[in-house]
Amino acid sequence: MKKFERIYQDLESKIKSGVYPTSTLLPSENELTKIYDVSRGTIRQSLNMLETHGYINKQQGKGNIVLNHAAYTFPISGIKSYKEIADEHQLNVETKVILNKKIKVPSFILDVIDIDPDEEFIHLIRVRSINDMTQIIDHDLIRTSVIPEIPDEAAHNSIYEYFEDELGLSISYAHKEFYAEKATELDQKYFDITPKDFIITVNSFVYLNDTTFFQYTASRHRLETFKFQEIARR
Amino acid sequence: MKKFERIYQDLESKIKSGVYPTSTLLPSENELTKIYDVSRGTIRQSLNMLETHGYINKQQGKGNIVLNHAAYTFPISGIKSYKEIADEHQLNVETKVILNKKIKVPSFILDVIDIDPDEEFIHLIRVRSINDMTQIIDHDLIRTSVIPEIPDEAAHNSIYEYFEDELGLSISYAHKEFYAEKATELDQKYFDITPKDFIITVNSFVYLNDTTFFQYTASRHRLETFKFQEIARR
DNA sequence: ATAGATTTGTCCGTATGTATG
DNA sequence: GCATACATACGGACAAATCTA
Repeated sequence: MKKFERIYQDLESKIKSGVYPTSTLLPSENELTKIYDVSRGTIRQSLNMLETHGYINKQQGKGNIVLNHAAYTFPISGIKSYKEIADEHQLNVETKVILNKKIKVPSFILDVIDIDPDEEFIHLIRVRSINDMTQIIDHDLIRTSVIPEIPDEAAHNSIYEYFEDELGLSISYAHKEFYAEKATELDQKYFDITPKDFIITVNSFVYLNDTTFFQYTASRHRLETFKFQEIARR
Repeated sequence: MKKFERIYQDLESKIKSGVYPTSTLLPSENELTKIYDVSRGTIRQSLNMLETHGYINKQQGKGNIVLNHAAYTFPISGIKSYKEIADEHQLNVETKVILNKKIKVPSFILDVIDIDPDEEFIHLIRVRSINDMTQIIDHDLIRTSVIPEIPDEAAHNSIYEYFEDELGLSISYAHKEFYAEKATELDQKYFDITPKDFIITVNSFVYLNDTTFFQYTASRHRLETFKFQEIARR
């Protein structure tokens, strides 16, 4: 592992465990270079990571103040799969695969992405529930030229694990948007709501490291349980 | 202005104007050091900014690929005021101040932030509309120990401009969350909706540079027009 | 398949600028 | 005014990934 990553993790664990308590200053960058025996640039790289993850606030001339926000946040921001989030929070979740078949490219994807209009996609629909209550309906549209097939087992667990560990793909970034929308028939059926009700849909275009588009996801959430948190910087 | 900021802006404008077209590579870091006559570290700082703003994708061994996503995004992410966003998109908006008075600290703030329970807050309610249709109802709760008063004129324009330009405060970060919620009577009145309808509320705890909490904001949006976009990285 | 060139990533050391107390 | 702390910038070295001949 890289030095700045090791130092980041060490500082993170020390903040979490209270070695560096909230609203106190971290040791100065100069002191940290001595503690970890690295250059100041490396320390600063670790500190920048701590800042973007919401652990500290940097102030020129003063120091790096430990914040307590990171503990509270439930990071849906960034690309994380449902399974990763569920694992982190030890939720007991169930996934039911209700569709896994090949289709033509939907036109709304052709509008945005420049690909062969005859290319096939996999359409995957999965229903996620906690304590027998449906919380999320995931629609995935996946390029067969990148991922030829989704084994049922992978669909039941994590397709990201399948992409990354089995196929060796490296996911880079996603263009994500979300908004409220009227419930479709499928929403009504699984969320047990009426056609007049709304749901929140989180739609992502997901790209690989080499910038090839390979997946579109629409995660449909009940209004009552949807929540998004982040730390915004000016 | 700092060198890396100038270079960032120059590269940004060249990407936007098509000098560096989408899906081509930027000049290598080495070439850029010659073009701008700065060190490689400075160039890399500019490139990192371009990446976080979604203009490029970096790939070790290959180069920096120009993306076309940044053009589309409507960045509500980050701390931006309604007026800043409206100005950027040249929307014709109206703001009506319907409340501006002092109150005791609401208990839900005391639950989260450690402040004097007798401190007064300013409660500001503003209704934002576009083409005579109410789009947002903003509730602001502001610490009087930091900001003693909000002049009506500032409330009509931008309170952030007032904070930063008039009072010289520097806003640093916000802890933000949003979710759907049943409409209150005020929502019903201004959005012209029923008690059974939902709205989306974006709630922020906003902090100054020195980490003092100074403002809580709840922005209530119509379901139909709310939208949030971001670029997420793995 | 391999070697070499190119490009980005990491790390070091140093110097100077700027904000804070 | 002075010491301290973070911010910016420079230049150099080597590692890791990518591409090409």
